[in-house]
Amino acid sequence: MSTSAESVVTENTQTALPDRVDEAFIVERIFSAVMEHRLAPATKLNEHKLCETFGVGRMRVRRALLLLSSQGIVDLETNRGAFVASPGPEEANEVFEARALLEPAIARQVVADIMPERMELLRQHISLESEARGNNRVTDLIRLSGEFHVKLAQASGNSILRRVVRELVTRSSLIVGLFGTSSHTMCPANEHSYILSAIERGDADSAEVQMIEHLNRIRDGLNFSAPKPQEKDLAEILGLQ
Amino acid sequence: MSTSAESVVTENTQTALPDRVDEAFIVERIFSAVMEHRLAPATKLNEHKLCETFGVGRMRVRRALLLLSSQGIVDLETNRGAFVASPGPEEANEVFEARALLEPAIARQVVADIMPERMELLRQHISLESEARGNNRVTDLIRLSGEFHVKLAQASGNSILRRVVRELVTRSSLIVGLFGTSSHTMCPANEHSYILSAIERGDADSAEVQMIEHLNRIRDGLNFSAPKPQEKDLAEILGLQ
DNA sequence: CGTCGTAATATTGTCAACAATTAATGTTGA
DNA sequence: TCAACATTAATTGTTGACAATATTACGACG
Repeated sequence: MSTSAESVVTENTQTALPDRVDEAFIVERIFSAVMEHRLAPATKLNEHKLCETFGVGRMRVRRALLLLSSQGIVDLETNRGAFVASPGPEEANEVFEARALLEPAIARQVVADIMPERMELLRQHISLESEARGNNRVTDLIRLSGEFHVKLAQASGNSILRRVVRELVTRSSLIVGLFGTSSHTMCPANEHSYILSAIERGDADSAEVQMIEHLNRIRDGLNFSAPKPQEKDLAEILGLQ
Repeated sequence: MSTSAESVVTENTQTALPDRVDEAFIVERIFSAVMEHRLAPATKLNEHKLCETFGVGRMRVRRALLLLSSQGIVDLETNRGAFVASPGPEEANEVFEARALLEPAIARQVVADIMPERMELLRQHISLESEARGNNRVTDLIRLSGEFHVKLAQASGNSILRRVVRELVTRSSLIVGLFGTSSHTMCPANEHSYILSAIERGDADSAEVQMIEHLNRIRDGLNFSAPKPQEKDLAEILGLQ
């Protein structure tokens, strides 16, 4: 995991910065960097560096950090700066409980209001996951893994639910980065497909159960007594890989 | 409905401003004012007035408005200022759909993990509602009516869920203020009590059904083709009551 | 009287400068 | 060598000033 604030953009921008970099753009980029494990828990997000990286003034950066803080992705510490959130076991439990309540209900809702073009999008998404898995593109797989859940929430047609799930999934990404055992960095293979299959055949009960089990499986892969040493990962990044 | 930014504090502060007014305090006050219908949809929230009202600088006010905007309570319009959100029918539908998905599931969750002291708090809350209803204290009743839902989410023991419900309930308050027919300004009498009774006797199915029906009843009382004329309510507040 | 154009005023957006706080580095004595 | 303290540097918090934009007021004209 990279600890560099520049990695927020430099690795993600194969495209140039837009003409107008507003808070939403910055928030989006940091969200993605967290989701993809390019920004590790507890990473210092230095204002000056972010200003340089995004080519904006402090005001914009500070507003973006405030928004990220309200979404649980960043911790703002008075007079000390902003850090990528580093959830403890308690918060991790809350996130997964909230997901366990919400996502099965969403799956059921998607069945109740099924739309073929949304199913098609989800199917394509699962193909992308398989491809990334087959090619061992780990960063892509991590991102796609989380995105499936966001896209499923999107398939409910409710932007509020999508937003909540997005936030929860991103925070889960942090949690998994901290507490995940090595074989549980992303969602297990095939499980998204089982969930989607249940939805496609209109089986709300099964969709719900599959989702619950899926989320439980992720949660079971967490080990709260042994947070991953983030420094070790840094050594890997710095050249021993 | 008052359109004065001062009403945010002057009517709500029987207590003095705290020594330190941070963004959270300002957000909280505006949240409450919206919830209690003291701030009407589309009310202009003038920065200068808010600075005077809260005794803080622009930075603080602007940060608070940004947070409120991200929560759907305030609309920020570039170069024109901040306004209390004025949801349209589409957004109203999203809010109620999200609530219909979330709150029954929460009720079921509260049954599964029941705690007597939480039930007691909810019972007391319902007593407060009855009292306010009996004394025709409308503003109190509006607030308490919404708060029941927030407290039920709180009884789930999950702060994330509580936060989401708080936001949805507050936005519902705006929606009801805009589209509610005159007899549907707050939750119908007794329905909270039925929900709680179901929870107390451990009947998750009934709790869920009662909550669904309750939310549907609120929703059915909305008339999207005839938004309330806010000026009429303002005239009432400004002296004709 | 209503409409239009212009000027004045109000308000929001932004930034540089400075204050305040924290972190990093250097020095000294045991 | 290490701990304690002093000094310097870095960083965040805040504000007033100014620019930019929108709104309001006012006068002229048909």
